[in-house]
Amino acid sequence: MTKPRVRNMEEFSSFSGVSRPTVSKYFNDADSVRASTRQKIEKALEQCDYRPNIFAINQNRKLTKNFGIVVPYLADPFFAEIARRIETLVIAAGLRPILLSSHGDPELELGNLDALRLIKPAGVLLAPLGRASNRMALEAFCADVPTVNFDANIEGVGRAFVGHNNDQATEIMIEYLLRSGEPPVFFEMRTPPNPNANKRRVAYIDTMERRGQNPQIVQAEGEGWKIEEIGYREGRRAISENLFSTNTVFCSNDRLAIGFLSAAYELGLRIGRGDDCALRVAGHDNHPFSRYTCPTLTTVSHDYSAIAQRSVETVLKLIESETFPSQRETTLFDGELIMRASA
Amino acid sequence: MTKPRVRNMEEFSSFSGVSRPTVSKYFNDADSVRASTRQKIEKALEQCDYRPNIFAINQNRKLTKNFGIVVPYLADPFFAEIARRIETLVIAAGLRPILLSSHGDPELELGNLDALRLIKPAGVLLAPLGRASNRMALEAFCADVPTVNFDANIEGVGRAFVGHNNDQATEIMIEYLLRSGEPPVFFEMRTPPNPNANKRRVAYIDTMERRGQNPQIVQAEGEGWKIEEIGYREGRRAISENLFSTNTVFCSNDRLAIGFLSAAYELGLRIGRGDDCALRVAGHDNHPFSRYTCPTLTTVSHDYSAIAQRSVETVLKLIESETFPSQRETTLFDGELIMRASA
DNA sequence: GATATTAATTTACGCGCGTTAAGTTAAATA
DNA sequence: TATTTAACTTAACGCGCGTAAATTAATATC
Repeated sequence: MTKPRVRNMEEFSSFSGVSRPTVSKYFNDADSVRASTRQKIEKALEQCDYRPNIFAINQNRKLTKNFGIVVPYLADPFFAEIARRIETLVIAAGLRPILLSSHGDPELELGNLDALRLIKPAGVLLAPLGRASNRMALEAFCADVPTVNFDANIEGVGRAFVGHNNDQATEIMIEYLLRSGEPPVFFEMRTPPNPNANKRRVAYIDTMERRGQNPQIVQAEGEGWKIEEIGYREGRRAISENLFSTNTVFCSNDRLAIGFLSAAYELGLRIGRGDDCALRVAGHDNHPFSRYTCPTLTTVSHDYSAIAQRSVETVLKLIESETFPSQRETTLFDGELIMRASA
Repeated sequence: MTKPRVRNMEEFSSFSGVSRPTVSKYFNDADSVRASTRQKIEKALEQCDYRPNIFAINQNRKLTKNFGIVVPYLADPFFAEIARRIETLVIAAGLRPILLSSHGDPELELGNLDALRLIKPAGVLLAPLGRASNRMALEAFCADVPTVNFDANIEGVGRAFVGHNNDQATEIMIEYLLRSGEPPVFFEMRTPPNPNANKRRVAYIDTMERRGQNPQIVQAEGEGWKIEEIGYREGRRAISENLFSTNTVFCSNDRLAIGFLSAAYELGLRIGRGDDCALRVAGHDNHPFSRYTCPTLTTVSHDYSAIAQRSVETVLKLIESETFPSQRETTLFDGELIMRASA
């Protein structure tokens, strides 16, 4: 009971008793053929497990079913998590996701886009590196391929942007911190790789001033994506040098906060809301690990699923319409305060 | 100064003044043509940025330059990290890595292999889910595609296995714990998704008995890949119910330990070597986050780079030789004790 | 049951490149 | 310079499928 070898659509055609063009039609859209012939094909399919050659298909279609997902750093669980959700949605839409990480390297980012260009993707979701990105090259790519920019907004890149509302998210955290204790000092990287950080700094300053507070910023030195390490090292330094003028630290992102918590622990500082605590620490992102820090990290969550969903929807619309949108639309999703033990 | 459009190799041939077969030869191996013609081609290449159609290439070559990397769960930084290293090596070898995550789902694992089959990869590096994997299907895949199994060893899957020496690694940790304090109790999942866990349990029992110690195991309930959560919930329960007969806990892996540390912290237990500490906790894997836990986690490291390197080397050899190796070779790399603050 | 629709078939070409065979030119060797 | 050898050119076929035009067969409508 060995299944017969069917090498190509020609052979499958004669095997199934359905002409090749009809078979081809079936594989492009199973509903485009009469129910009776569809049954014939599917019965034959069970008996010989033929599958069309994907290279031949892609060569002849103007549009492939490939779908590119580019993230700046996949070893960051934040991106791994959002990529996972996007992948699932893309598969559900009948497309083939190709997940690429730039590993923090702008050259690799361009290499990834180059590789994508070769496989003529129907669409691309691009979370750029940010500051380090070659903006011109990204724009050139987006002009050729229907691309939606997500996570890190680079003006002019992609035909739409979907991301996190840093302003609102920063504000709700500051409001919470203000009404529950001393005003927060902002802890961030001096040269953050990701543009969200800049938005957050501005939002911090704005919100504090609107509340009649004096914004205070402590900046960490260090480049690149080893953010926990920077948070640890520079957090340790900042604590030792007594740079925080209040007992409340609002970290620009959770990875920085994770490093900071580690430093504080090592220095014997108790973190949390209690009277016996030396510091309150808050983060931003609701990083997958933020619920397992010690203490658990109070933070602002991204609306992961909404961002993933809307990103995918937006590209899909773009693909269907085949038109270049007259203006680049920006969609931001509000963050949600995640109350835990650290602040 | 707009570059002329060159749509295919035919056009590039006449543009460059080199015949199409020679151009084809060049793109397969730039060194296979005479230096003078190579220069002619590369000069033309600078003036028109032509690139061969990858679909047409792959359709006609028996072997593509595609290279599959399948991991069980990419949102786990451990796999993200090792995948990152493998990707880099694969690119350096002139192949195109396709990174796929099974997201903990055995059906998706099969789907990934199915997708890989379609793109006729030159080779595949497969880290299977383990217990949940459809072993028969994996074996069938490996019979068709040169595959090397890594991380989680499934007998019969792949033509070689490259992984971590769980026996040795478990032993050095136990030795350290024995000579520095009370004997370790082993904390693990009752039904771990990954076969390494079983190896570690056996190694724990063996080593303890050889040392004249009484092995003691505390098992956590719970299924799947939300390992920190299981470590937290079940760790909390185990501590509350006083299940640990000594003050030393050896967790089966770092993710479990991360959850456990979080539970211990919440219960007010001080962790570490000091006299004022209630518990010592050790992990296994040197998870990227293990150096930022509170306290930092004493663990056993995988030799990430050696495993990545040898895995890639082994597949490449397999690809070159084109022969089915007579027997499945297993290569294990020793772990290294990473002394930190938790034990 | 005759007519109008709709779907399937036959035939044929094209996609862009791998590859081979025969003939030609250039470089290397003597 | 003649000869060998290596590299190139020309010509042509094949890969597996998309797709279009013309024809034929199967359903739907009245």
